[in-house]
Amino acid sequence: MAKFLTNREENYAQWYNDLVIKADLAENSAVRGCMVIKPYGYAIWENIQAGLDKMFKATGHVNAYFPLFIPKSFFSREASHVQGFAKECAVVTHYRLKMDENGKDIVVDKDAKLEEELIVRPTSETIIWNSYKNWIQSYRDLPILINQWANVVRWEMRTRLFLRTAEFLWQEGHTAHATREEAVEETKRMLNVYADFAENYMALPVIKGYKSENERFAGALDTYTIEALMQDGKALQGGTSHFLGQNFAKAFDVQFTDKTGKLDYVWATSWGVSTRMVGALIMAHSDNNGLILPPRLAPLQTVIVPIYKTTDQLEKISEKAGIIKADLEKAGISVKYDDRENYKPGYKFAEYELKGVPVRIALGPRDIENNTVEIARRDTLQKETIPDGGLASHVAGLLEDIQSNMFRKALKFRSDNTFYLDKWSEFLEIIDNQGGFIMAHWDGTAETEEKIKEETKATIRCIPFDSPEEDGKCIYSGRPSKRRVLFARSY
RNA sequence: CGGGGUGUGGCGCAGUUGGUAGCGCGCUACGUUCGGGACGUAGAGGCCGGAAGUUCGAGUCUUCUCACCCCGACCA
Repeated sequence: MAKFLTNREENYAQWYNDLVIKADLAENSAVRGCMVIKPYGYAIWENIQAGLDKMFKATGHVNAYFPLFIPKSFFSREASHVQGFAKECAVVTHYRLKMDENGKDIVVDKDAKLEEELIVRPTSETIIWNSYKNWIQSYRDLPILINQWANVVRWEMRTRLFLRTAEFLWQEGHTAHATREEAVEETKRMLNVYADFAENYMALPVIKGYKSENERFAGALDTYTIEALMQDGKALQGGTSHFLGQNFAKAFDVQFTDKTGKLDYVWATSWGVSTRMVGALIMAHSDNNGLILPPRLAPLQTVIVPIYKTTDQLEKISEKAGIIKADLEKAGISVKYDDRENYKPGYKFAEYELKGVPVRIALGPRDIENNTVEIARRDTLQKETIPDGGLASHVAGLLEDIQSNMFRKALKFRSDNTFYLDKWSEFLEIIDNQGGFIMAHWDGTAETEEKIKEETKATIRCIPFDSPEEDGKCIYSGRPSKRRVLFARSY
């Protein structure tokens, strides 16, 4: 089985790379650090988009689109923001090409230098707040609740398909509010949306919390995050929501008149998730046979594979498969009948396992005779032969069961790999030998955080919202601490 | 940007002391197969990453160059 995949236990990173390529999700492109998202991978992203978009709309947001290019001067308005992104910005300096003197090569036309360089957006706060300035005069113009689906560019040194690429797709919400409280509430609301989405669609349990100052978004007063645990014991940040205070309003001079006639700066939030979610989905659930996709995000939920010797048999099977397909589709389940003649059933079984299709139905002469089907679930690889009556509701139930089973399994993995530690020696031992989440006391200082990072490569993933107050001593410095924070090595 | 590695049919690789390229998979056609990655037969497909050099002769040796991958520093 799975002779085409690197074994997950032997080389997790290679297993991941193999899986992305072999399952036909994406590939590296001719442009360094940029990936081609192939149709099957893109279909997963489209499902992520559809699910999130619905949730954004349900919480009062609307979509809009802002430019890819940002004038350099905009970018530099907010000091900490520039600092955070300066090292990874692509810059457009010219707007024309020409033939060189030999007439052989295309070269940049030096005469076509831009007056002001344009930054390819690594995120859009600045260009958006420059627009908001013109949209907001009164408290009656607030709140503004806008989301945009876009690509952004961050010039990364080292890239990995979906997890870190120079260009990636994401959504970024940018909201403007009259009060601090309202903006904070929005920041939390959207983090909760992300957490709901991760748990209910991706079957991925997440820890919600605050980022430490070191890990905070450049320009934010507070960053909230959802953190998930991957099967190799490393953490992955699934989505972030930022309370931006009045930083961008001040940088772009966005003031409004409140109910009492007083001028004040607008309060802001921003929040985003990216195609990195696809990477999380893969790493959280899949196995040595290939992808395991949660039914709610799987591009294809069910596949029917015919098994036959004669064309006579095939005819009967196809007829029945057609009926089953129609039934399932009526129940809102996506189905493909794979009647390709050039592949044997065994090949198809392996292929759909590699691609993570949640449910497989096999239909052979025996089934026709007995009015049964063989039904197999991807998450547990269990097979059973059942009567073909009421198949649609059976499959619907099975898909739901797979969805919740995947979540339960991921949750169990996380609790099995979450450690409440109080001794530094144990911290070192766990982080080096098995990874996972470590809940430990921290003295709250950036110095200690930095030291721990240097010595272990583990960082504070977040200060969980729900971690209870308890008196303790910092696991590194021994100084007093009021609550545990979440440490892990991360992607 | 440091350290390591790899560039040879679509993919994965082999290629000896230099003698003019081969294997597996895939692909095409036909036939037999079909309840866990089938088999046979016959085909198609490569100026060996690029440039310069050494040589009668370079996939192989020398120099330069480009690209990609892996490991580090930076990041979602």
